Amino acid sequence: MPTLQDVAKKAGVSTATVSKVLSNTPYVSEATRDKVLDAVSALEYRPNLAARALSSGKTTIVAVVFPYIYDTIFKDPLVMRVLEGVETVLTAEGYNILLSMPRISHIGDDAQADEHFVRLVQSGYIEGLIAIDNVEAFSFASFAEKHNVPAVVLGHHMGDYTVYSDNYAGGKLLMEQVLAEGHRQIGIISVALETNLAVQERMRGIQAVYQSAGIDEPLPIVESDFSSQGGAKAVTTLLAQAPHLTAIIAINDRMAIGALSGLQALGKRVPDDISVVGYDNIPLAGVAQPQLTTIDQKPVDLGNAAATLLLRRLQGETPTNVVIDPVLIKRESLSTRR
Amino acid sequence: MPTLQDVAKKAGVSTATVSKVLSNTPYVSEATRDKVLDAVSALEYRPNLAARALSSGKTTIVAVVFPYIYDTIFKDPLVMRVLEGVETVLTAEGYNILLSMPRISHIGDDAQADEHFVRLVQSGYIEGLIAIDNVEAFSFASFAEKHNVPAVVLGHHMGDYTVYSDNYAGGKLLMEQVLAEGHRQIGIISVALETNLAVQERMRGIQAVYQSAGIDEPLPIVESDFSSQGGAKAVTTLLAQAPHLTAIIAINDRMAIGALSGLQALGKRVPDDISVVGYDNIPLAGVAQPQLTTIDQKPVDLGNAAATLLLRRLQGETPTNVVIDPVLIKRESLSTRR
DNA sequence: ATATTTTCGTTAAGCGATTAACTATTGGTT
DNA sequence: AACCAATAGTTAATCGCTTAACGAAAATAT
Repeated sequence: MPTLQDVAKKAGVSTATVSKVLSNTPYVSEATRDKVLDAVSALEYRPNLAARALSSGKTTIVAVVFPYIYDTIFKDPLVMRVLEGVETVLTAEGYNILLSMPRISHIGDDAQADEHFVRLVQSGYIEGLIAIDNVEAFSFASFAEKHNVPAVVLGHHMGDYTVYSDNYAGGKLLMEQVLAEGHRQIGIISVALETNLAVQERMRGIQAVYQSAGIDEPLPIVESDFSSQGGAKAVTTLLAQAPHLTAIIAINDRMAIGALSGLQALGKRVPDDISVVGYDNIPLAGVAQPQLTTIDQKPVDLGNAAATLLLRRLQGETPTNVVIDPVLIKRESLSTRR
Repeated sequence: MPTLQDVAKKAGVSTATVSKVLSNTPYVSEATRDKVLDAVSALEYRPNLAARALSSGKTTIVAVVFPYIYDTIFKDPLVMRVLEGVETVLTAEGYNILLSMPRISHIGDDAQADEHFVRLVQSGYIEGLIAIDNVEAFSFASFAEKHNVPAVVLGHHMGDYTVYSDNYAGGKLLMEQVLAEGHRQIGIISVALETNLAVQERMRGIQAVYQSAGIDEPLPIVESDFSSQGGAKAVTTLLAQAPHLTAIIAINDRMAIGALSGLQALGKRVPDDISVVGYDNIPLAGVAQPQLTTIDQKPVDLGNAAATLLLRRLQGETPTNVVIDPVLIKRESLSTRR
């Protein structure tokens, strides 16, 4: 492969001049610029990035980090959409994405990354880092910052440079819509709150709107696990507790879809007998029977925003956090209560 | 950040010695080895990968390439599982994954990658390349090879170093099982064959088994598009053509799931009135109503194999192609015909 | 006409590793 | 005692690029 040297020789100038032409430094005459560019394309020269990185400190590599959790990340379509958003922005600016999935060990209270990740951060290879979607993300980001690698956290509110979805607003949106459709007997399928900040926020939003609606009865809530099986189980418990519900809000789509089959098993028709709404707008939500009314977190926008935020940091700015507003996706599973 | 120099100074040896210790070169005494290692951990030294890359040519970066196709890749759970398999093997060996999604322009007959990809390949940054799952993958791989970057193609049969699923065997498996359950009136929902080598193979397998079963009627086949809507439409056409079918083989799960709702709309119960099988074992297949009998391509194994193949090439071996056998996943949607 | 900028290009010193070539020491053979 | 091989460590060149420092020439100002 040709080097800068080769180009310089061919163009009859010094390597410094070639370098200046390629980096658009001023004070190069049209004539020599052309000579150089001709040589570049004649030789099909491309810069050696390792050399450039060593010499300039700019690697054009950004690490995108999600903690390795066997079952979650790779099956989570949301993560992929986020990645899509990140990728678009970064490659448009000439950056490359290095995928990092640190294995986690919990030491004391804080998450600790594996040696591979530590090496990566301290290797000088990565110019910046985007940590996605998990509580651990925060500690990865702050570890990176500690070693002078600018980082952005995507997914929750901790730390300085973050991008996240407004889950509180999403919760409100959901309950507002259910109320607007005339429902007054509403039940919630949720998960244990400690686990998940996002879910806590959603619940706060839901509760806030319910409270201000002036309904006497307390809101029935059943907690189960994240899966669709969890949703199916929960719906049985919930209806045993409050048989006259006309609408169920599930805290995520997987549980909502579980609820759908749970209700079918109980002989209830959705949405004729009872309405169901979810949260996340996973692909499955659009093809479920009936199609699920839900909240879309705008994952691609989240990814875009995170990448943009990082790029601005890399250019020396100090941008502020970004909050992305979720939107309601109206489909069949929520019907009007006469 | 500390450099080799710093470590050498602290340990009271030359940089060459430090380098030897870190690369496990023989002829270093226990005593100095210990001194060096002590200095390394005292300073928390990690090698600068850019410098190492420049000097040794080894970057520990492998590019994983899938063509950028807005709608396909990021929504394809299979791709993610494959990536999972690739990631596990690669990071276990200390390699990093660089995600590349070249934009494609078709010039003449062959796919051409964008400048970003070309630069990447010629940048010296990547030691090897795994191209995934699309017809274009082949040309990316051969482009890389042309520039001395060892490449592996994952997903079809073209070229020298490839890993792929035996779709012919998968097709056979499916038809064999349907026949074994006693079905004789069988219909196929497929897609236009030109598009997709994998689908062609599946169809060949299906046909081969059907032919040798000695059934007189020709196999009714309807072609539609890949989506679940496509499946729903196809099932109507198919039943209009051949009303007495007892089983339908859809060429992928999305279409199978479309077929499921199409059949429901036609008032047919699955699997009591008619059986349905799919192909791919997407996550949705496990939660569909009824749960779908299908073929699993073992995407994680595919990823593992591709990564392993590449690593062996990087070690100078010349491994042969790998074929992964698909497996049948028996679930509810296929029932026995008495 | 002289002094001062501005423009254009070169020289050469790094960046932080790896590694071939070399020297020095030790130990084993005969 | 002389010779050779194996062991232990050093020196210095090299990878391909960037960039500070410098100098010459051209343009502008005084």
